[in-house]
Amino acid sequence: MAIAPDPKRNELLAALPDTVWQRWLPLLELVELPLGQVLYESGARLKHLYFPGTAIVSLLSVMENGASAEIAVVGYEGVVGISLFMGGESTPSRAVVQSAGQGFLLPAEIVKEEFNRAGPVMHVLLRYTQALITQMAQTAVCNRHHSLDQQLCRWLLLSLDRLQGSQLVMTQELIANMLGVRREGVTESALKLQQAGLIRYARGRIVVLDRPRLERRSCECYAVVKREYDRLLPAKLAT
Amino acid sequence: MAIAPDPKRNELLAALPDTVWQRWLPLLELVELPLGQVLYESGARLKHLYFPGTAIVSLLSVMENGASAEIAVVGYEGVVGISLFMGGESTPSRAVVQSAGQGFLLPAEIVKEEFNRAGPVMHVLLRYTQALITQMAQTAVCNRHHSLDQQLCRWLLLSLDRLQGSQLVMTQELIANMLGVRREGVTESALKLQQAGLIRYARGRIVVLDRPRLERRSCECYAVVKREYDRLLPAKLAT
DNA sequence: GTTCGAATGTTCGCTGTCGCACAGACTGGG
DNA sequence: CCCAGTCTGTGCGACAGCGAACATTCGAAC
Repeated sequence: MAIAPDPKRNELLAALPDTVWQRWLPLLELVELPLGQVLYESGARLKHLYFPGTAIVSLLSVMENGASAEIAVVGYEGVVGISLFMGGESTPSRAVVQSAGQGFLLPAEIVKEEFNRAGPVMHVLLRYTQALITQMAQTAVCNRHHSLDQQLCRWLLLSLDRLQGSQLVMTQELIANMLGVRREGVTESALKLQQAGLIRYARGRIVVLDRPRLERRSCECYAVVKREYDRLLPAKLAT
Repeated sequence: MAIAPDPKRNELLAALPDTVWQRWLPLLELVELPLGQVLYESGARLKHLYFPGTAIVSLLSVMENGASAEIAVVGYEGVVGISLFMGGESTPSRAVVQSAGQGFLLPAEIVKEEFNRAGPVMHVLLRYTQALITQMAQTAVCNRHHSLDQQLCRWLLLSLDRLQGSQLVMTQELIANMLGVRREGVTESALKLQQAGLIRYARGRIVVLDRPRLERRSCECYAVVKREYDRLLPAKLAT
């Protein structure tokens, strides 16, 4: 690993005003987030905010019978644990590491304290939350109206955007879990994509070969969400 | 109409601290919200916050081909237009009056001004937003995993909670629109419910006869959302 | 009271996904 | 180098929801 684990890798952290940055830097704890790690369980009281760096985290809604579905995905552009500053302290969903990597941890009290100053930090967190809401809303429609083929494309694109390269480490079984569908269904859809030359995969490694065509095969949901993220989350804080 | 249109009918307004209440009362504008009225369009800049009184509002995600799906429903317990204080000013969804009634309108600037004081008003609005997020997340899983039969029950219960009586004025066509399914599908499911004696309906009027059994037929999604609303939105502000 | 439109009921073939069962194929560890 | 376990591919029957076409019923307006 030649890459130093830099908190600035997370865009929200990178957008902090200098004064806050100075205050937070010594409090940020670098953590390795292995695949499958649960950051929080449904209903659990949150103790930290997680700022993903290279890692990707999935927010899942889990049902009584164990079935689940991804409601949103969070990477370096965002933060995990919004219920902390939204006031609920917990939320009926689960956060799982979907792609291993680093992340940064910030204690709950620090976050709340800064948030309640109602300054730029609050505003950027709320704007991010709104973007997240858009993603969740779009997931809902997507689950209703789009085919698995389309959804797989959307999912690959969302993940790709949050990674450095064009390779993701992820078995079809896990993708099925995220999307809330059968593994066989993912196999079938992935096969089509591979045969069309859009991706190549083997035993838990997927390489995207032709992103533009992947975007064309995806439903509009990807684009809608992307546009809203771009609109709401300018790289630099305007303040 | 013997019932006076009282702003306190809206629970968020009712929970306002006295000082804010005094300030806001003269600024609140009572509006009649007829069935089908669009409160805001996808991407439109919001000029007001809407506090439903007797009305019910649906938030819909609309796709390019015109198909849509409800992502959340808002009644007297909440407020329409959260993107206003979340900072985005607009959102890629549509708000439509699902059940006619009254509502109260508050100008955007007033809301933002009060919100930025970071006092109890901000906290209650954020807690409500988190509840709304839960509803949206649950809608996403529900769309993925549950049958139309179950979803119809969930939908009826959500609507019922936001009405006074046990009757709702709503054609099957409209319900289908909200749920993002075919009208025929709703007809079939509604028929089952009627034959089981849970509801009675005719030409756009639905009367719920046996709510407990409706709850038992519904998927867990209804209960999950209800529980979270109850947890996050105490009738009175603790501050 | 008749008429017209809105609301609801019914049918049929089709497609996508499910649930299950099982068959390769590849890989890392012994 | 072989074995075990993981990952991927395939082939069923079942079924929910779709799309389209059409029948029926009710109610309000003229």
